[in-house]
Amino acid sequence: MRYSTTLIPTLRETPVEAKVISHQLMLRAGLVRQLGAGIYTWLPLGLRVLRRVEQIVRSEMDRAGAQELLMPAVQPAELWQESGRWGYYGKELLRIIDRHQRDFCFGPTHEEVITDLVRREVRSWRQLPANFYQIQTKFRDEIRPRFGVMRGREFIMKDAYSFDMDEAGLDRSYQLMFQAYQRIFQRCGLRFRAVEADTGAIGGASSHEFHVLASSGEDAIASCDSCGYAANVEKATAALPIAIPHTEPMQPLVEVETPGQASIEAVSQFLSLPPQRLIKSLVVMDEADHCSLLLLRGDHELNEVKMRAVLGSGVTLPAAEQVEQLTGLPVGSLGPLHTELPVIADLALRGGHDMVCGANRRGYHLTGVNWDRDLTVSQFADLRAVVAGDGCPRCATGLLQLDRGIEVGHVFKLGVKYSQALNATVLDTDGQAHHPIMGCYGIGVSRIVAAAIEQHHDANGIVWPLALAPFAVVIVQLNAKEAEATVVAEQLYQELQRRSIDVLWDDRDERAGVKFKDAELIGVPVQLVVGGRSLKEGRVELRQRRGGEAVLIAPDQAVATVVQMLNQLDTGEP
RNA sequence: CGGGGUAUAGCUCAGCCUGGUAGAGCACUGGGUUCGGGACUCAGGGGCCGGAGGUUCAAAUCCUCUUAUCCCGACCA
Repeated sequence: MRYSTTLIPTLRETPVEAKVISHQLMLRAGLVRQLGAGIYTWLPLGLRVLRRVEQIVRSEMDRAGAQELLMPAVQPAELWQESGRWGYYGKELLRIIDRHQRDFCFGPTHEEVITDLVRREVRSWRQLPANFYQIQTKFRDEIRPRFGVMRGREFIMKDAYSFDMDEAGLDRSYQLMFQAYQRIFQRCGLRFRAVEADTGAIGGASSHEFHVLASSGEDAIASCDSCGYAANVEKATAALPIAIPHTEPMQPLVEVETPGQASIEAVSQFLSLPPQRLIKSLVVMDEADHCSLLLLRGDHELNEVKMRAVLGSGVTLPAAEQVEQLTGLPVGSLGPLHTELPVIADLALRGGHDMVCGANRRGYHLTGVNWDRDLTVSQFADLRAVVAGDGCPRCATGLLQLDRGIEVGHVFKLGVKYSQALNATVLDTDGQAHHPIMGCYGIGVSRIVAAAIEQHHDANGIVWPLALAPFAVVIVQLNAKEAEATVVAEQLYQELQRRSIDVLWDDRDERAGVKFKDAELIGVPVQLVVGGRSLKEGRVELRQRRGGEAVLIAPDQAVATVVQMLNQLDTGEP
């Protein structure tokens, strides 16, 4: 492709709205432009990258035996009413009304549509297992789109749905997808980790997320430094510390004055006690405004996903002022003694003794709080967020570390939720009707583009892995008006194209500096510099975007050397 | 949805407080010089200051409403 006839609107300056590096570079390199909040146009260069990701995904899905199809983006409300999600899904579902006043939605996901298809078309166990996938535009009306295409409202996703006769079949389908995903992210040149994930509102069976490791990631993931355990922090648990029996006699329960000391930190300093000795008391509330009191060790934070797993999905943390209205006490003075609220304590508190908590009296705390003698609770539960250094829940030796990740894939055992709701049945060998057991498997195709940039960039711009690069080679012709350079550049251009190598020929009438800067910005892995002093010596320059020395070679050797270099890049050899 | 910003040329922004009819840099067009790391110079084009209403002799500037967008938080099969 010739640069002069391609729209690659690179920007010298960084648009203010872009906060993360991938968003900045996608705008600067002319990959995308924003049309509205969370809605983007893919420009020629960006689209080429997107297509690369799609092709990798497609080839691995096909290899795993999945069948590609394409479902409608717009879906009738009836299907969603049938599954119960029309009411459940909330405002994230973009609803549309047609000219006949009929309700539709723009599909955020396609469980209903695929299940409807299967219920109509699949009759016999002989047709299973089956796995259908599509690569398609989705729309989720996110509360807050951000970070460019990383969290857009309209985005491109590969979604796949497997159907099996029994659990064992689902396990096989799930494993196949799990392996396909590993191959996909490897081929994309991404550093990633598969982690156990919260199953959310759907509940039940197992689920894994695939995260690209990046400091800007929106998710935190915990992993063991010793065994293979890795989980989203929403789900991650920690080993309980080994309880050290305390031999000293219990302190007496004393009410002490703590004027104006409202936070854990303040009370800890005021009483000269480590935060671990304090009990953090949190009021939570369900939809019916019923309150409970949650207890955590002072140095621990509440994991709201775990909280909802214990108390129900509608439970929230009211604001401090609201708590004060409800209880008549400032949040800093709440405590589990002499309260009428049900009290649930985090597991990590169980080993504590001589603890400190709010006295349920403004400006006072209780010290010397001990289990059984002073305090009983209705339930112990895992409520806290793990922190780096916690013991691994799986192995005896490992410690958990925390990393940031960008979720690019999710595999999920659905079970019969949708086949049951939509009454899809398949006959088994005995002629009995069964609801097929489903799995669903998503990959954020457009998000992968952003995630790849988060991992592969430097001060000068994007450094594409070859597998995702919009072009494998860019010919940087230094002077567009230099006849000899044009002849050589054109020969190289045609020869590379003949070998099916994607090449961008920068034939623009621009200064050398501009062309170098743009070549770096757009991140094409291999640069061929044609013109100037090296051409006078009968040479062209070959260099790699990721760094290293430029090599001077004769033009008639150049293509062969490029091919060699690309092969090395392909295998990841230095 | 709650809180906080922003909206002026294609982009990044100044001007607003203290009203007097719009600017810079980059980009764009033409000329000249330059030509291997985002050139220099001369001359130009381009904005009904997001929209509506109000105050005023006069509004980019003050007031009200509205729309869009960004950030923080809650949300996320």
